Amino acid sequence: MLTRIYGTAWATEKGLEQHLLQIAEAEKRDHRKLGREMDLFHFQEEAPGAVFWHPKGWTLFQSLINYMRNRQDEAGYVETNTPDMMDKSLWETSGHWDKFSDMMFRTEAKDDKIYAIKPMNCPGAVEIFKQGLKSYRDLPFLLSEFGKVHRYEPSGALHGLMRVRAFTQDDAHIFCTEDQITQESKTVCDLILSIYKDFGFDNVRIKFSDRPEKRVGDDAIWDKAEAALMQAMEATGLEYTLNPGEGAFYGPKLEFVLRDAIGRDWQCGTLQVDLNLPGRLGATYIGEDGNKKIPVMLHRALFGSLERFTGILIEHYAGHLPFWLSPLQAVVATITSDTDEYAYEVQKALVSKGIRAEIDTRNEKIGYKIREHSNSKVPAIIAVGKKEAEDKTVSVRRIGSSETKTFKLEDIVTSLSKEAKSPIE
RNA sequence: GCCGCGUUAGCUCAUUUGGUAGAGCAGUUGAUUUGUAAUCAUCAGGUAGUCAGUUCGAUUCCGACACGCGGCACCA
Repeated sequence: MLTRIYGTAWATEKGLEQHLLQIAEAEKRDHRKLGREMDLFHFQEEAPGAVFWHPKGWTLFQSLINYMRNRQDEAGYVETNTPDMMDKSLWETSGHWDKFSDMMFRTEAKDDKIYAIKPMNCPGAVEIFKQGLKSYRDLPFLLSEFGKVHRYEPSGALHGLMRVRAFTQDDAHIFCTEDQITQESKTVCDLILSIYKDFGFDNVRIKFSDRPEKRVGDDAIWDKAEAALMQAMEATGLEYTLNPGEGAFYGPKLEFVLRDAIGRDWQCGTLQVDLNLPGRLGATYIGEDGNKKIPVMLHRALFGSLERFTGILIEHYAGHLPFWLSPLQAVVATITSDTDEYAYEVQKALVSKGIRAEIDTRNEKIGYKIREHSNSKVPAIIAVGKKEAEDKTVSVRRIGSSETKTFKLEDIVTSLSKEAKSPIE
């Protein structure tokens, strides 16, 4: 009988200790554990790889979407929404069916058609572009969509929020001319990095992936697409690594990679240059010379998968989300029931300024409440007792600190509502 | 999907060779009105993932399946 034994070896006892400590630290940051503890989401057997978002998790998710929507508005995108199911024939035309049909969910209705549940948003975007006659003056044409896509990922690949079968992309498709590829790509790179900075990610790895073995389009088109993307990459002056043969089947791509708590890398943002699908799906515009031309399509996602980005964020902050992202920003905790009335007044004042605040008037000691709300990662615990009620003040304890500071009620409302704004407001 | 491992209360875990399960926390109820990380007591909580097999008897042994964990492969 053959027996396999696994193990790790360390040069010193200290090295081993450090390793074990690191594992323990990573476990504390694990988004699957924190997701349960913070009551953000759950999974269950009936829907493997699909998220049940709880109220607090969905609040966080929506904060991310709102932020992204603002950034995209600012950058000139117009938002769209396309059907979740479309006839199989569309996916055959796009080439997805040929390469990914066994990883696509499909369904049927009473008619004889087979509908595919979308694994990507791009064909839908092309169909919107195709409506009405487009001129070169309309380019670049920036269509965004928060699209929920489904992919039958291999069972062994599923991993918490990081790898799921149903996820939401902050997707967009930029229709442009070949001459515009470099500028548009550079703009996207700058946008991604600026956004990541707002979430505390300063070290983003970028990978350049070129033509894979299984692909559509002839080599001349690939030469052109790769050269254009490479040129854009050079124009940004950013560092990147080559990832040969790892591009999409329709074009080369950039991957913006973030690292989780235990050092695993995950592709988040992406930018893909596509000289194939617009032609296959029949998109055209009228050029300066009055002739029909086929536009270039840049696929891009900034967070990538909202689910994955949320998972990375939770691990990055070890659950201590920045105030503006916290689903529950403040809890007003009473010391005795004598001050319940004032506590409600405090909570009301906070909520009226858009702060997500709850109240805890339970018959428990203040130490108990502090412990509980600290464990659930509430960024601001606001204690009110007799003293505070008399002076119209509050005693605030911030997460990660054991210090208590006293503020006038109106001052804390002002400063917290300032803190509650997203970085671009 | 592949290799290995796992699945016992809401959560974290215990149940020495097969004799149908126990704790802490959470929850209930009651008392306590409390000043910054756990007040005390009380009660309740389970077809041991599912199905099948061996056995007088299965949480325990065998098998299949589901889901999960670690890695691989995959990742539009």
